[in-house]
Amino acid sequence: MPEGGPPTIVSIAERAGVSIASVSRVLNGVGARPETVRRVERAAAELGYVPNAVAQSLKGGRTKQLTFAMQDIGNPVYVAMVRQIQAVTRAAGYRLLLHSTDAVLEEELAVVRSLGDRTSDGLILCPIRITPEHIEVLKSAAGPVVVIGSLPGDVPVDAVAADSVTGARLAVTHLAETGRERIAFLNGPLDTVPGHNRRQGYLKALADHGIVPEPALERATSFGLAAGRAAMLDLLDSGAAPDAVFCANDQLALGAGQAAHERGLRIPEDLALVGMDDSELARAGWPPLTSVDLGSEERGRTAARMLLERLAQDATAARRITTAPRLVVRASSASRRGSAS
Amino acid sequence: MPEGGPPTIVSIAERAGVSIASVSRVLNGVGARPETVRRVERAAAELGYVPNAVAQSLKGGRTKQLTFAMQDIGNPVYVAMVRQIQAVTRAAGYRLLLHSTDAVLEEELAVVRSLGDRTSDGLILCPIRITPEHIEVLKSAAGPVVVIGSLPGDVPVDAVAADSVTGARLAVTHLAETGRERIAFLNGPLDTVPGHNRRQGYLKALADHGIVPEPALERATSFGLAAGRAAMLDLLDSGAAPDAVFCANDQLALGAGQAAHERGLRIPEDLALVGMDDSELARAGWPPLTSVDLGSEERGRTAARMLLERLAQDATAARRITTAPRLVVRASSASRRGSAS
DNA sequence: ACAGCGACTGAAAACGTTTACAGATAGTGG
DNA sequence: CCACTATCTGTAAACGTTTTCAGTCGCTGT
Repeated sequence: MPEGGPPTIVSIAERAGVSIASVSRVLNGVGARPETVRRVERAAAELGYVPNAVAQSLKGGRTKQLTFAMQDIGNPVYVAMVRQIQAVTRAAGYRLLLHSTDAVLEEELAVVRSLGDRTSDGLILCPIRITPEHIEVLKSAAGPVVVIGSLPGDVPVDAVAADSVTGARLAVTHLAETGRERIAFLNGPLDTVPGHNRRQGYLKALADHGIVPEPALERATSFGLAAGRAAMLDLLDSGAAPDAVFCANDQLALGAGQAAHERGLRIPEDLALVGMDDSELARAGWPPLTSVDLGSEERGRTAARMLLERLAQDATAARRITTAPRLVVRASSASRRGSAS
Repeated sequence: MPEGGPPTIVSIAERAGVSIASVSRVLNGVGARPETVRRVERAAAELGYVPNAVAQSLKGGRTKQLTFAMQDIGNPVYVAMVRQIQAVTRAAGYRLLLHSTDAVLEEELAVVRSLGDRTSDGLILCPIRITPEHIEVLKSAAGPVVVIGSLPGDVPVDAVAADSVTGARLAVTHLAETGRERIAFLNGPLDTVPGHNRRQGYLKALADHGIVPEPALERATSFGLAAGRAAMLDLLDSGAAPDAVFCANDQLALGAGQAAHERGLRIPEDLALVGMDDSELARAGWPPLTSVDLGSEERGRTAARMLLERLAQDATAARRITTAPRLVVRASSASRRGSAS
């Protein structure tokens, strides 16, 4: 038994009767005499050698690891992104490190700073708010970062954003044009970027169609199923009598749908329901949920590609990419005509 | 500008006028003269020093990273597990590496073998099938592994399994006892461990209630929403006329629910629907889905804890833990009495 | 004043690789 | 048979830490 820890390049060298340099060369496919190659390969196989990636990282200055940080993997949007990112980075030989920040500011900053410990070669960050501290820390990041979200133009960091203003506008326009007149809006926190932008889109679409916004038809809560249900029950019981609800994400929409059902409303006959993100949840329930695809998958894929490009050559200026939203109409917002009384 | 790469312990030593050994000691809180401490800390702060984790890993022989490998993060069950694992491992100071295997055998084996490259200190593996190769490679794993799933008793590896036989039995018993007589079964692939076990539970429960299994009421397809919908449409159109469907996971159940709606069946009046896993999907739709909680979260948490214990002290024998299933009754399987004609 | 002691410090080795450099070997042409 | 070259090989340094070991220093007690 050749004990004393796992086999290293040294064990192989001894067994094959060559120097460690030759072992390394053979293992990396650099020129060597056929006889040497044979001996080294034989010894490596016999010992079950696996190169120590940590030592390689230290020598090479790159870990072949990337980090993806988002607030909570429980959100289907992030799941969609992870899948795409994983697919792209894996194909390029990178491992993926996952980091949930729970939307805690300090955690997000810590993730960026932790690039300094050289644990990963680059970072994809999904901040939900952008504070001056974020910008500060992003400017002095120790490695390449791609932000999924909106970033001021002067921050020298790549970013790929969704156009949720337009997305929200598409959704509300769709409702207005299919005859809905009292369009409620269930939103997430107003001080988040998505919360703010989606509201802008909602208001713009109302204005486009000459509808006067009614504060009683708006609710801002947190992004989640239970929150959606609670807010919707509150809305319905307040007597605001909406004939449609636009929700700032699919989870809110499903919660709202439950509330509507609990109050005996039919979807879409009595109430049209539209969500946002077009996550798998939209396709999972009944009736299937009309939703706005903000391109989560595409953003994930693009962010991963941009990061890989940065790693390949650092020279270029910061890039800004925006993905176009797309309305996906399903049964939950079908027109009333023909089925309502 | 002190260029030449990021600051290291050497830069600090130079600037502080001490040896690198002293720098290391101060940074790790080992005894030093107050004056030395002051100088070193000052220099470190001025240079914005961050310790190189790769070098620390090489020296220390541990990376403070763990790997979680499952087939596809798109499945809510794995999302639930990741969340728990992440929470536990993070608290212990470990980073989490995510690896999707796409249920490819060779990928799963490669993940176990890759423990040899010392990239992570341990592995949590969710295999969907257990082949002799799996056992082979697990026996000679280069580091601690915890398997989420069922493992033969003689494999010296910790495992935490769900009791899906009992789980399925609970579900079908519930249907039988609420007056359903023609209970269909939508299953995943029969050659997977879950697929096999859930069917055993289904058959047992039928036997318990003196119901003769009818092949026409069973469908084996893949674990997914679209597959569930297709199989259910097929089942309904075949004239098998079930009054209940038990599905081997929630995604299949939601797909089945869509098919039922498309054929004009009411849930639960005309058709009771029960899923499995009690993922967030079960709570998301309408009517909310009765499901069997197989303890995904608990298994994730437990697996993570077991792995950490292994890392702390390697001595103990392989442990086997099984989590108890729990039936969560919701509206999709409400008794017909009082609502059916 | 000196042995003894404790607290602190620095030189150097180690972790497992890759790689620059120089030395060795074999092969070629004259 | 020798000079030259091309190919291969081994030594040693480097990556950035931690840690052992042997000092060095100043202090205490006698």
